[in-house]
Amino acid sequence: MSRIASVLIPMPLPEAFDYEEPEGMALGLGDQVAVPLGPRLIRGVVTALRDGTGGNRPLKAVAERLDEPVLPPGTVEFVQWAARYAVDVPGAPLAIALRGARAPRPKPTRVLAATGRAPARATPARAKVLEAAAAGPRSGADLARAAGVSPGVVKGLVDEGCLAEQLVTPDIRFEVPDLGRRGATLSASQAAAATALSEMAAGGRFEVALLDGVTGSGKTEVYLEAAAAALASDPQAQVLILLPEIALTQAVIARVTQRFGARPGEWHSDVTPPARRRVWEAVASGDCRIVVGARSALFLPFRKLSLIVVDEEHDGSFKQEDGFIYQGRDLAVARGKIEGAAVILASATPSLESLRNAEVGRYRWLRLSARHGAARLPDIELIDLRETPPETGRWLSPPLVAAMRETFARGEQTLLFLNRRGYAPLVLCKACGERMTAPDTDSWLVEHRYSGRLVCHLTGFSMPKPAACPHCGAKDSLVSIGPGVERVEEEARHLFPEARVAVFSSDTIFDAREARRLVESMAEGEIDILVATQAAAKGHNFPKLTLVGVVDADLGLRGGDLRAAERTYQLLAQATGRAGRKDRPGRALLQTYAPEHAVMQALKAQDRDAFVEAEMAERELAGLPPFGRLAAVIASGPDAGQLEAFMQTMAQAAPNTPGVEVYGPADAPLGLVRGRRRKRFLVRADRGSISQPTWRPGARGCGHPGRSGWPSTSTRTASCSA
DNA sequence: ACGGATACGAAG
DNA sequence: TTCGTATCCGTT
Repeated sequence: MSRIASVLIPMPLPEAFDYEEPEGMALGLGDQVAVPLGPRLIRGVVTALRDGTGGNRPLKAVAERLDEPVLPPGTVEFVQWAARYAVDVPGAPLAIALRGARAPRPKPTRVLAATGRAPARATPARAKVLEAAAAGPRSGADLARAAGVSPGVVKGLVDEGCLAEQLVTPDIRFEVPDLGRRGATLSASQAAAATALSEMAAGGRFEVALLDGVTGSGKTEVYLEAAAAALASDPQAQVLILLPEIALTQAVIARVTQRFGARPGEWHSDVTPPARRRVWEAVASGDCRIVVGARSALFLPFRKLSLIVVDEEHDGSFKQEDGFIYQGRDLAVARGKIEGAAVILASATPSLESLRNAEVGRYRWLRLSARHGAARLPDIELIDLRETPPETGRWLSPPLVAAMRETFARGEQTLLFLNRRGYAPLVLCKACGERMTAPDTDSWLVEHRYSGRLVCHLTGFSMPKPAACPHCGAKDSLVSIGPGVERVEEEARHLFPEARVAVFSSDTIFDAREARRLVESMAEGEIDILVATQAAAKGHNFPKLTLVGVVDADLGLRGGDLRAAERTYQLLAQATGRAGRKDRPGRALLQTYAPEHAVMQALKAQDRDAFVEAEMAERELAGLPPFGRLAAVIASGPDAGQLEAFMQTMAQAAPNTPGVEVYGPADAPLGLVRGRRRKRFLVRADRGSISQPTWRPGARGCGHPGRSGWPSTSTRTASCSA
């Protein structure tokens, strides 16, 4: 009896395609295969096997079973589950899961080794090279650098046969975690949490815990103990630690390396393709037992995943908003369930979703209240900008400047936090009032003084700052409105000419190495005043930092986003939490025009629970997440009229049942991007009132009929929440 | 009438 | 995703 193999292909196809299994190929589930699709051969994964033939419709045959790692059943199931969850084709998550499988393997490197032959003419430079080569083989450039000579000397020795080329395969094995090592010394509350989590992690079944501890309470040490317990429970067990941003992975990799004496696998978009291939294969074989990575690490082919840690679980960066859309934190829980693994969600300011799950007992709730060691939480004060405003054209108010002065005089550090890149968020013409915007886009151009350009942060468009207004032609009429980090830096330098001032933002820090250098020099006390966007507000430890000034605490509250207050609270609690670790008391000053706002009052009183309670009550009343569901549907198209008609039809297609409401359509927050109009509507639904939609073959996006006179409009769910 | 650009549907 | 085909558009 011949068999039919369902093969999932990493492409936007509606379902797995059926192929005939050739005689004797003996396929198994999860096998990687090459199959013919149209005129070419492509890679796919076997997701089902059944007896039978194509019958009336003859099937093409599987071309080859690839000599590649098999996708474990949990990974295949997860890919299929994720597609349903995201209302997308299964090929989309499969493409993510296979990203490491298709990368090139690490190439053997060419190195030079001494052959033992003496050079005909021995010169001091040659002697130095041979001496350096005696220490072991290395690349020619390396050898020249070590010996302090030009590459020509090395080449001469190769030509004479004193050095010979060898090919060395890089060591692809991962170091084995040393479970005999002792962890950090834990406080009583840390130890209690660590014990509970360790039991859970070693239990071999699905369970979720919320590790809820103030900044500086030592959550990392606690979850590393759980990781140790998971690894010890089974010699095959694997642990995944997820972080919201690449910048944070380095610190955690260092901690893991220290704790287990073995470098973990590293997974994020900046990892080079060969390194990716190495991690992917080692995760599949079980050789790599600890992975530290960004959200896409969830799609790795774990053999025996026992514990998933989602660190900073509240962080918005766990949401993937383009391509395959998903919330990494939610998928982590789903993967844990599929794998029978424990899941730890860790945060100082958990999302309301996770807090709700903890409240109702779906998640185990472990709280760490005290800061570790002698450190205490900073004093937080509000500066009412209506009473003590900065001078016109300045952004630092007199009380903040006074605090900076005291801090600087004591030889301690200040962090000025402003979540705004560049010099000024808006440039306008004082002659005609024209605001500089990107062509065909509704967003202001941000002035960057370092590069001397006006930049659209949305589309990437940039242009040199014009000398005259492009609208009315007036000369020298363009003025910079509002502050960005560069402008605050300028002000800080002006106020404290003798201080060492630095800026940390994605425009000044281009790669992980540079970020690390800046973080180190801050930690070493080589910087007095650091002006930073949120890139620096997360996760770092600066022992001499005792003052945090929030330049514009109200920034995130503007605009009517559901989570504006929650996000502002989280961000500012993180930022102010940077002040005063170790034994130095810290202070945080928040500049605000709305000191009476619930978020500001909660921050000042350091009363997260009161804030959460108030916010929860509001959400419950309105039936918003985590009590109800909310989805935004955004569509864009070149023609406003057609788009409006299309969105009306879409919005009316929502089920007309109690507990479901549609708001809109209306112009999306950015009504025009790259010449395309954007419209949006919101759907709110009570939990359980509608079931999860599924992707239907033949539909595009959210049920857009393929061909019935619709405009060429792209549709996609932009954001969804529980 | 023709070629190039572009949009769309099929792929098992 | 990639490919082949139909269609549109401006030029010859």
